[in-house]
Formats: sequence, C-alpha cells, structure tokens
Amino acid sequence: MRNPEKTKSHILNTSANLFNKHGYKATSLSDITNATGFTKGAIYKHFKNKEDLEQQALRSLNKRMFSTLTTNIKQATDFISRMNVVFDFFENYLVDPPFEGGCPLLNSAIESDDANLVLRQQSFGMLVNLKSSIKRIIEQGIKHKQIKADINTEQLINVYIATLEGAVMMSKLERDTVAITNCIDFLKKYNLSISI
Amino acid sequence: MRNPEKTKSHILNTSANLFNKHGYKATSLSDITNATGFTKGAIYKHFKNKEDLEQQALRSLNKRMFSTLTTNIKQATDFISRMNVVFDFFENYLVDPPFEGGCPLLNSAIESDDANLVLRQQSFGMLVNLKSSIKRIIEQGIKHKQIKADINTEQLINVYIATLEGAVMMSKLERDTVAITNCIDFLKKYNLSISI
DNA sequence: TTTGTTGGATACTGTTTGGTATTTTAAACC
DNA sequence: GGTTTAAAATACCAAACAGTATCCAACAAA
Repeated sequence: MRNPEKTKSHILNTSANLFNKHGYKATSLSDITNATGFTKGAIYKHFKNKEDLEQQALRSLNKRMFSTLTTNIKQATDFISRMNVVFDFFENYLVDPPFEGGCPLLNSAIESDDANLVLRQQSFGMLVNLKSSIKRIIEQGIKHKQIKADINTEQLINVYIATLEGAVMMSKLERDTVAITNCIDFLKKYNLSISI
Repeated sequence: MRNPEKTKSHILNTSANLFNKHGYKATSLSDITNATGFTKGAIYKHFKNKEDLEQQALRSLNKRMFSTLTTNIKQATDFISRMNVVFDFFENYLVDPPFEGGCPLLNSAIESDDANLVLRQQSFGMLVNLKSSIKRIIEQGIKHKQIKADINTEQLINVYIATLEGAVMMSKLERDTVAITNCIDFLKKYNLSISI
C-alpha cells in the first residue's frame, strides 16, 4: 500500500508539529523519523534537505493558520464579530489548539535570525498577511460606519497583533489561559468603545 | 595577567549575548570559544556544563534587565512617569538595546519547553518579577489617587506585558520601530484615560 | 510473467556536538 | 628560587548530526 503523496504530507504535518513545538533547530531528523515511522530515505525522497523541510513545514502551518482564520472571518458580518473571530482564533492556540506549540508566526519569528534567512522571510510574510486581514476588517468597519472613522488604523493593527501574540506567549509560559482571556476582554471592551 | 573572575564574567556576558541573539540550542560551545577567545578548558573550569552556562547566562540577563528597570522606576514619582519608564525600557530593546536579540524573557519563553525545564522555570520567574514590578506601580497609582480605583489590576498587568512583548517581536521581525512606538502610544493614551 | 521505475529502507560517511582527561603555564606562597 | 595550587590550553572521546550511496521491494506497463 504505497502512497507517496500521503507519505509526503504525513512527514510534512508531523514535522511541522515538531518544529512548532520544540523549535526548528532543536528538532532533528531522527526526531522526525521516530515520530513519522518513516526513514531518512523517505524524507530525502520528498525534500531536498532539512532546511527545505523546515520551510515547507512552516508554509504548511501558515496555510493551516490562515485557511481557518479567513473562512471564519468571512462568515462574520460586522466589525465586532469579525474581530471576535480573530480573538477566538488566538484564544484557540491555548484552549483548543490546531497544533501544539502555540502560534507558528510567533515561534518562527523569535527563532529565526539572519542565519536562517528564508525562515525569517516566511515569518515576515505571515505577519504581513495577518496585518492585511485585520486591516480589511477595520476598513470595512469604517466604511460601513460600524466604528469611528478617526481611528489610527495602522496603530490599531499593531496593537491587536502585539497584544494577542504577547498574550499567547504569556499564557503558554504560565500554562494558564488567564493572560489571553484578560487581553481579549480588554480588546473587546476597546472595540465597544470605538463602535458606533 | 590571569583573572579568573574576569574570565568567568566575560564568558558569561558574551555567551548570554549569543544565547539571546541566536538561541540557546543554536549556540554551540565552539561559537562561545570563538567569541570569547577562551577555550573549552576555561569554560568547563567555571561552569559545570552547557546547561549550567545557559542557566547562569539567563540569570545574568535577568539581573541586567531588572536592575536598570527597577532603578529607573524608583527615580520616577507618579503612575504616568513610572509606566513611561517601563515603556522606555521596552522601546530600548529596539532603539538602544542593552544587549542584542531583543527581550530575554520573550526569547527564553518561546524557546524553552519541557525538554528544557530549568530554563522554562527561569523564564517563568522573570515574568513573575515583571508582573510584580508593574503591579506595584498600579497599586501605588491607585493608593495615591493618580488613577481610577475601579480598574482591573491583574488584567491591566497582562495587557501591558503582552502588548509590549508582542510589539518587541513585531518590531524585531520587521526591523522597524513602528510597531513598538504604536503600541506604546496606544498604552500611553490609555493611561491618560484612567488618570485622575 | 517479466521488466522498468520509483518509493522507501538500510548502511555508511564526514563533521560537529558536548564532555573529559591530560598537560601546560601563570600566579601565590613559603 | 623552588614548590604548590589552580587557571586555561590541548588533546582526545563517543554520540549525534545532516547528508549520501546503495539496496530492496512494491507497483505499472508490457
């Protein structure tokens, strides 16, 4: 029962989880072979080298992350409920995680430095995507007069993301959801204050 | 010209910078010997093993972090200016960094997992310290009627730290101080809104 | 049934890793 | 000035690492 595509996606998914949970540098090929049940032969059949696997794994996490986020945003109809989707999404990293290890954007951003240029660029790209998703929500909110028009959009985007990502870090470190729920409550209250 | 104490502190400081910049796992002993000019003999004379060095290095970063923060807080006299000290402190991670690589709390919190228990506990301890520093500022602010008494102290602490840490991550990734200055501006405006 | 192709296992390699044993060398003391 | 002590350099080690070469076995096509 051979299924090369399934093999590749299995390696990709499990290694993505390992990378996100333990770090890219800290996850060795033998960790991956142990977790997948496949051997190095299978890995090097489908991926050029470990760096390539790391990049494709992060891209996979990226896709998983944004596919659920954007579909959920689309189902919401106004500013408040759309932002609540974003909040739920971050809260789920701790309450009902789609994969272990917290937010892949946060993790890859912190780990990647100049020695790991491509990974850095991918993290950067994820941040750009997240920003533009939120930007759309805010601009729609202004356009449809759901929130005040005089808000500083770029600033608010940065505040949302910083607060949520920082809260994920805190709640993960404390193994306690208080930080993330506190931050979300705060942001929700703020959203009400700018609502019309 | 031998000076064992100086040797130890030199190894400690340079390795702390390397750990904070490139990661604990990613920094090898040969990286440290190259950066310090000393050999493994010197390292293992002063430190039990690499793990011990990592822990002492993080403790050193912790001290450096909180010594400047607490002395600066003491010099401020009211809630607004004390919180501005905290904001400046975080902003300096990007504007005038005391050491490379950003916030050691954030970095060690993200990298450390169950495989690195002691490092995790140290990160946790740093977060606890930071929280209690801010808690004191808020409580003093309430006590001296500088801010409203009905604010949710624990929530606000979490919001401050999350926003600042998240902003450090963003600004570091973007190589741009906009995120951190935006977040600080937002928090300053909030502080004004709760001031009496 | 045989043959060609390719997915995946196995065996192997050179390098780097953290760590140790030993040696050299600088200072301290008598 | 010779001897002791300890700091640091050197030389080594086994294990782990990423990566490669080879081999085997499953499927497809003939």
